[in-house]
Amino acid sequence: MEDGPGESLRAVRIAKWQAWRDSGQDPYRHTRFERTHLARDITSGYPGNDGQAARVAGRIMAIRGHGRAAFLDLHDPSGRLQLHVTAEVPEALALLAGLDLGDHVGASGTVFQTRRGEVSLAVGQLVPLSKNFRGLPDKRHGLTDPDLRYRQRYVDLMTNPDSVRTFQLRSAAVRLLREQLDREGFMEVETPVLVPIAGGGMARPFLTHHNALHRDLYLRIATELYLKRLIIGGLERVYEIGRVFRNEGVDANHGAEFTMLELYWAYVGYEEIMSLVERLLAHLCQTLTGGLEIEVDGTRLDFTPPFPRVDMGERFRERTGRDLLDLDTKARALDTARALGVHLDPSLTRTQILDKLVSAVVERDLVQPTFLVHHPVDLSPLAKRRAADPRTTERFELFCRGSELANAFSELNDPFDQRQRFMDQMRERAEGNDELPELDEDFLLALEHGMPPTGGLGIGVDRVAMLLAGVTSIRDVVLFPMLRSLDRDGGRDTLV
RNA sequence: GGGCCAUUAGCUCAGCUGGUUAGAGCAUCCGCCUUUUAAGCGGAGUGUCGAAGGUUCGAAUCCUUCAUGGCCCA
Repeated sequence: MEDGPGESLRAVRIAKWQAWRDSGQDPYRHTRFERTHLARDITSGYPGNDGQAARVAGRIMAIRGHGRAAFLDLHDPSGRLQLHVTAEVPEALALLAGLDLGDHVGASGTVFQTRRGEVSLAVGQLVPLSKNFRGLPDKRHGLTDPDLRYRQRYVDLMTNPDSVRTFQLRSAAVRLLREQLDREGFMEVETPVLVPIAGGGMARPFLTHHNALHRDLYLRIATELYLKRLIIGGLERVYEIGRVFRNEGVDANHGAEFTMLELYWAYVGYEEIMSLVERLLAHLCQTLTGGLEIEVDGTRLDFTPPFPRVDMGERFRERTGRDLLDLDTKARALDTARALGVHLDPSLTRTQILDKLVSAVVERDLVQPTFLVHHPVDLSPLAKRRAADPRTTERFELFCRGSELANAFSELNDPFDQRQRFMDQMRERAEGNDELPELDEDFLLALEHGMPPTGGLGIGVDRVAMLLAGVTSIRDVVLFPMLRSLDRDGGRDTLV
């Protein structure tokens, strides 16, 4: 370790550690500490447990010295417990000299209440279990610098209870999703992360290489095409909660890797999937926040089913006076973009332009949870056409705060139509849309074995967690978000 | 990709239109204190003012470039 700011604190604490070791109290020799109570057990058990023995363990977060005695705040996952060390236990008092904020200790003693009424533990034995050589951030403000919170998430977690709560909430949300899907008869599966073709969505993939097989592989951008193969195989209700990877820019709503729930359900269409989405989100919301309304950044969001439905074509016409389905050439699409004042790169393909138009004109204004339905077939290469208008699809996306939460459709199961759609994509790929996958012949082979009518769904788990936690950056619901390197010659995007 | 803002002690932050030796609280160190709890009392400032250039008699402060982060736009 080079010299630098903080080195003196570190040196002092190393010396204290050395002193402990010299007196036979090396914290690192312990392999276990038997804990009989969590902090909350003791405080909530009072006065019934007055005078009883207890063993607790945790991190020291405050020390209030009183000459030949001291009060310590010990934090464990349940909360805070005050320890009282006095001269009546000289061994414990002696250890105090080397004790610093952030150290782990185990303590045994008896429960009592102080004059000021705080339920505490009168320490009979104090056992150092680890040393913090780096200190803690400000005890009142914690760590607030976003960069530091992400780079040193462990410090954020040990000092900011809100941060812990957010990640507990995320964990609970994922657990509830699993429980509910299991109840509804779904089977959880795992499909490949390393894939020869990154299909099932529109995104540039990450490329990697398999040395033994001498071939390049992609990281998946979606689980869709593998899950449909399982439907074909007869697993009629499957889902996967897994990480997908998209090689594009990162901002408050996008990470390079994110968690997606995808599910496929044989013999139902997008209407049933829509009500499933309503059930799932309402259940999460009710269970985790105690109601169906969430406040995010000053806006009240109402998750009471049914969510409103907005027809994409109709809304586009209302907003622009033009028919989305008439934009059947790139020239017309560009012309419309110009007329609406939407700035975009003229080298984009027609469907990319349509996508940007819809995003700017329709999606951005959907604040309350809203189903946007009936996307053009050109934007939905894996969705089934509507009988009423074959240029549109049985598809919906759920939007909230202008951001996509879910995407679902009646899955295209006609292998010949699917082949045609893939061929159209190949043509567009040749025109420069590098977000489109190669033609997936292996998937078409599977489809030709027969896929029943099926409803499919993808939900962005990170974004759901953001809403439930009431935060506005995806980095606040990802434990270790990707950051730029701090290297001096920086600018390279690397993991820290 | 464009715009705006931020970066000062381990943490949270002040530091005015350039002017002596850069400050506060917490943390840290030394001394005192046996029921405190933002414990208290007395003492100590621990710093490459994000980095590199530039302007100036003089730069944390002004200019340029870069880095990292945040917000907005694309």
